[in-house]
Amino acid sequence: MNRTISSNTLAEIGALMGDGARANMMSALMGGQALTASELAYRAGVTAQTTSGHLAKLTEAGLLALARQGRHRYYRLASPLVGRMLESMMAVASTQSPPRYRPSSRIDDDLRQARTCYDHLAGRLGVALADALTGHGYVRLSEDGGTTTRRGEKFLTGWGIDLAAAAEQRRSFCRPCLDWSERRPHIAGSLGAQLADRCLALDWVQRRKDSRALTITRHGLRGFKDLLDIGLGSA
Amino acid sequence: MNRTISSNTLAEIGALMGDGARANMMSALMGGQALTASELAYRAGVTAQTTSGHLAKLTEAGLLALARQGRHRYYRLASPLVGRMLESMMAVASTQSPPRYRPSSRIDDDLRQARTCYDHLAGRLGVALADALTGHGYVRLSEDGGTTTRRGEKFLTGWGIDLAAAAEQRRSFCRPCLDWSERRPHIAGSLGAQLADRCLALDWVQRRKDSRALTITRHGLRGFKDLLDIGLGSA
DNA sequence: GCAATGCTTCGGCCCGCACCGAAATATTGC
DNA sequence: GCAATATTTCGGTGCGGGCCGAAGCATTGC
Repeated sequence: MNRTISSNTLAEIGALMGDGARANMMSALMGGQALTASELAYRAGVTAQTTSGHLAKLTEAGLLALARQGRHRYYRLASPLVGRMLESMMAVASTQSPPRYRPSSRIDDDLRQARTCYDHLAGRLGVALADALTGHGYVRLSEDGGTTTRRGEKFLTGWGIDLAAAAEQRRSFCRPCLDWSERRPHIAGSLGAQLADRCLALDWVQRRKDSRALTITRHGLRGFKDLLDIGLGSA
Repeated sequence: MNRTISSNTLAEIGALMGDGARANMMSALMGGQALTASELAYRAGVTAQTTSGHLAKLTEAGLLALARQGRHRYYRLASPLVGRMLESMMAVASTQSPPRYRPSSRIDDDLRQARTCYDHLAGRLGVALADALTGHGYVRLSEDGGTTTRRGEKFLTGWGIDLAAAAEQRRSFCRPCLDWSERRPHIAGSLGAQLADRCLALDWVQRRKDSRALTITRHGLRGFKDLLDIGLGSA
């Protein structure tokens, strides 16, 4: 078996993601922040020594990058490419075999409401934001890309988004990212990252300690409503 | 372990791709054609009964679609989303840990020269085509999207590409796809598919029986040279 | 220095699953 | 119907790898 080089390494990547503990770690790191080995151990629900082995494999394979800081070791996704791969795997995972049983939990509900996806907003909030921006004619999204309109540039700049900075990065400016929970696109790319940053800076959403889920503040509820007429009931 | 829903299924997808035989099958199906169970067994290098089990799992998970035809069962990727996932996994696989030993084989060389990637052209040919089209100012590629220029539309239409048909499909018109062998982008999306179709129709490239590799005809060598000044030495 | 914390290495257990041989079940062509 | 081809089901084997306990570094703070 293993007749071609390419599929060998494809299988290796698959095997790395194919373990529950490792998948949980990668998923946690899609929050965009660097996490320590102990935090990842807790998230994955395995002991520190097991985690150590997993992280060594993931780092060795080039999926994670390591930054030592004192007695802590901070792990993060090695590149946006890895984040993109995780996005696409989760997109496929969420569309597969709909008839199967899907228990939903509290933690899951919170993730569905609002969360970070690598470096941008996802969940109902992320999708609602994308819908509002396209609905108002500020942004146009196609299946694989997107642009801001003239009016959109004005609007976004007025809201404190630095479009020039976003545009000059080497990464994509604006692209859709399939939301695994909503099964509809939200906004990724440097514009997506800027939108998330702005919402965090305005304290409209807050990061949580142990999860990729985001808390939408009272402040934020009003802000999204006033600015873009986004209603985020309780849901 | 397995504390969140999302990573559970992420792990399931990973585990499916994490087996060498299954990865080889999926990789073979990235050629864009439907293949029978026996053909996939041969490609994966395992017996028919083992293959049967693998295909059942992949189909059950929604990664493959099945079409019965007489006593044959034709399998193909269930959706473009799956193809995109495979692309991104191979892109990550090809950029990981460069220092490691990479034996190169004949079959591998052929794949590197020219092959199909789901439904468009890849390998040195695919990248050279993308380079030529952008170099002549016919196409503009950003990191996550692309467009044709006015001059490009004229050129492509003149070459027999039906741009209107390509544009009206629901899928993306033009986007870069990271080539795992060249580590540089080639052209995907409906434009990419049309380019591949055109090259096949003109008999500039031919499909092979047992591989995703493509043969560039004598005819094609001249055509690529004359039309776009693409040199495809022996390499 | 010493204790505490963070992380890794070692050793051994054990489960899951990929694999194949053999046999059963389609489907086609004659 | 019969033989040939295509595919699946069943049963049993064997190995890879995930897991944890215990012990071993490394770093910080006192």
